[in-house]
Parts: sequence; structure tokens; C-alpha cells
Amino acid sequence: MCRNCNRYCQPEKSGHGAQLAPDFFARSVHEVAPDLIGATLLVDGVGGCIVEVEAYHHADPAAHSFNGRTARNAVMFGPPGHVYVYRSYGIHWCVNFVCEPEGSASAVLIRALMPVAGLAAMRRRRGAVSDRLLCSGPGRLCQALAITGAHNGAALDRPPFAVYARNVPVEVVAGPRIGITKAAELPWRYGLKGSRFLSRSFGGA
DNA sequence: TGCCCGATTAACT
DNA sequence: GTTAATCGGGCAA
Repeated sequence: MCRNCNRYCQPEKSGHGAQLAPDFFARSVHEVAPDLIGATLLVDGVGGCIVEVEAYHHADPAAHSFNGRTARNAVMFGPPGHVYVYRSYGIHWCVNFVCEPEGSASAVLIRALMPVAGLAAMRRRRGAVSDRLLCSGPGRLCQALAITGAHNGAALDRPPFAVYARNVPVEVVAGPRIGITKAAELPWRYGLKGSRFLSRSFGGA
């Protein structure tokens, strides 16, 4: 397995798995999250290989849905296979995939991609940064893929979104989630071992 | 209505 | 390693 997933995860070069349907996301968030490592996310054909995610379960104090349904988190309470987009720190957008059966209010935060498709568009949107920093962080990847609050609630199996399963085994590492104060010790952050496109390295990775 | 704070980032020292 | 930027959500009054 290529250290950075380059050989296997570029859709136009090596092919990728089948497009993921809603039933893929209808499982436990703790199964879906590691299974998304190595999958490919495209928005209007721009995107790449998912290398870092975090799981947020409804019973988890760090989850936006923990204190019940509100206008902001309503999408989390809806059917799986849709995106929950929220504004972070009043500045950035962050994107989640809603998981588990409808009403579970659990989701996976997409934290980093290896850029694969639409590099020119991503560079234009992100400004003068190295390719390593194009999508290495939840706010950065939303800027690179032009994901905004307008996409909140959109389906992952309909344009402009498309998610494809990985087509080869990957080595997944886990560790504590980033930037939270509640339940900060839970190892619910998952990443592609050794990838240089992580927002931060994992301790043992 | 007011206040506190956050699932972040980039530009500093 | 530290810090400013920046604003909507959620809760108290």
C-alpha cells in the first residue's frame, strides 16, 4: 500500500469502489468512521481520498446532538447518508456524514482529504498554500471543495456529492479527537496510517 | 437581550 | 508555542 494512498485512491487512475448508498451509513458510527478511511469524496468532481475522520455519537457529550434537536443540528436527526454542515468559530464550515438509523443523531466529521481530483479548483479556492495543506483540516477541506451551509441536508448519493468505497485494504489508526473539551479522552478519531495529509499526526502513527 | 464559548485557522514570536 | 480573528448557537435573565 502506497504510503499516501496515491496509487489506489485516485479514481481516474486505479479505479475506486462502488458509490456508497445510504445503507452504508445506516450502521453504527463506530463502524462507518473507520470504513470511510480510504474512501473518496467528490463535490462537483472536486475532492479526494478521506484520510481523517471523527465519530460523534448521540450519547457523546461532545456531539452537537447531545442536548437534543435544535434548528442547527436538525439534519443529524434525519436519515443517514446526508451531510450536516455547520459553522465553526464563526469563520469556517465543517462537514459531517449523518450515520446510523434515522433519529440516532450520530455523525462522522470529515477532517482531512488527500487531494486527488480538481486540484486547480482547490488551489484557486484555498489561495497560496502547499498541496499538503489544501484539505488537511475540517475548515480547509470545506473551503477547497466549496462546501457551505447551503449544502446542509444534501444527500451524499446525489449531485453535487458522491462518495466511493475504498477498493483496497488500508491501515487505520485511532486516537483522541481534536479541539473538544468534553469526552476528550475517547479514541474516536480515525486516520490513514502514515498519511502526510492528516491535520495532525497520530501519536503512534 | 446579553453573555459565553466553540468539532478552527493562519500569522505571529 | 501563542494568539487574534469572528459570529451564531444555546442558555440565563
